[in-house]
Amino acid sequence: MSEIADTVGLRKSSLFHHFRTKAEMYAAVVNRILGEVELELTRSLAKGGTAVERLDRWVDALIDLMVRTPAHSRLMLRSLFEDDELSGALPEQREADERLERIILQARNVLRDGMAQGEIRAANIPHTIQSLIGITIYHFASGDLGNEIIGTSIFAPKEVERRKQEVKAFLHHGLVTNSATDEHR
Amino acid sequence: MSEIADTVGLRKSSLFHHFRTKAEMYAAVVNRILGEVELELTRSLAKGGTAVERLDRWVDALIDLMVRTPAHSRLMLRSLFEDDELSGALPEQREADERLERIILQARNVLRDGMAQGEIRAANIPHTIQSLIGITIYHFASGDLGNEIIGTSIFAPKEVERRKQEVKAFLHHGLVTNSATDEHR
DNA sequence: GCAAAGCTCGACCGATCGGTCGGTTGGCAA
DNA sequence: TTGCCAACCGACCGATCGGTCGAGCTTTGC
Repeated sequence: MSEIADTVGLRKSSLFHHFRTKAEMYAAVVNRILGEVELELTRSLAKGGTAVERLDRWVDALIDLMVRTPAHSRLMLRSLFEDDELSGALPEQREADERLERIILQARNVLRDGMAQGEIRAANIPHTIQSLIGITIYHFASGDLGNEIIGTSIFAPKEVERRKQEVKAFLHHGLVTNSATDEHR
Repeated sequence: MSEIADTVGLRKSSLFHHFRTKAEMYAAVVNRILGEVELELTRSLAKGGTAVERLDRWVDALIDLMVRTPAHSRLMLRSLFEDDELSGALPEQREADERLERIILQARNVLRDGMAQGEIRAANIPHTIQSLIGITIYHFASGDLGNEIIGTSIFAPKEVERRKQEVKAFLHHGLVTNSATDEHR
């Protein structure tokens, strides 16, 4: 809290004038970020097109969001997999949970539509959503390890563009070349 | 440290007889876990077969590891994306880093071999590794959110089996049905 | 049988943490 | 001009944190 106060040009005790507890402040930050995410992802889907086109735009939009403020991706991942240490029924936290639920529901719908139209393979939708999260958010939250694996900064514009292409190529083609060879056994 | 001491039937001060600092203990735990991971993943690759077969076994082995002790997946993800808060040049930490490097090198080699043989599409190898980590480790570290998305416990044996199949199907086929339709523009 | 080494513990420490409180300031409405 | 209130601050607090220390107990080696 002292560090935060310093960086915003206040003293610690002043922060407690705006947020009653640290947890409330944290929830407000997460909620605000999720608000941006919901807005942008909704926009990306609203432009219409086939399910695959919408999914591609969804991925691009999510990656753009992660890149816009690198710290956000870390915070997102943390808030996703850290079971709310305080599980508190804070209103901001409840609101954030609802936002997250709506975001996931939208992704679910895109996949469902695509499968109904035959554009998307009949995969298990919840698992696919988990995979999408893992592929997009984890990558930009992977910090030092990610930079080491990739070789340059994962946030370098050129590398971000490459990530977008690789993710979409992964979604479109998988990894294995000849899809016919694996259904043996 | 008190909680750890309680769960192992000691007092806090006794822990400091075995580990000089908390950071050293943490590094030792991570190192031990990475040791198991390295061992199992190396075994999964040593059995031979085509690159795709080895990759499939690698995924199965990694998922088995995440499931064996649920807490490990959380710890793994944390240790991966948290930039070593103490960056300390602790010997255990250095050793863990080297283990991680060898694990990643092995995955890199499988992908390289598969591409050389034409079994695997010519994708960007580092990005593909990041995707593999995201798909496997994130899922089992996703805690409450994961359970909510999936609908049941992500660690339920049936659900774990489904995850293995979904991940491998993803690797083999991607998501989009007709790979020919997307190379327009 | 005895000393050394290994292990455990309670008591204690300084630092830091989240948070409180009383009081000052500045702007604005009446 | 006055009164009010949001914003801000310094001083302070109890709790907890990681860690130390010396005194006992137990095991090992010879």
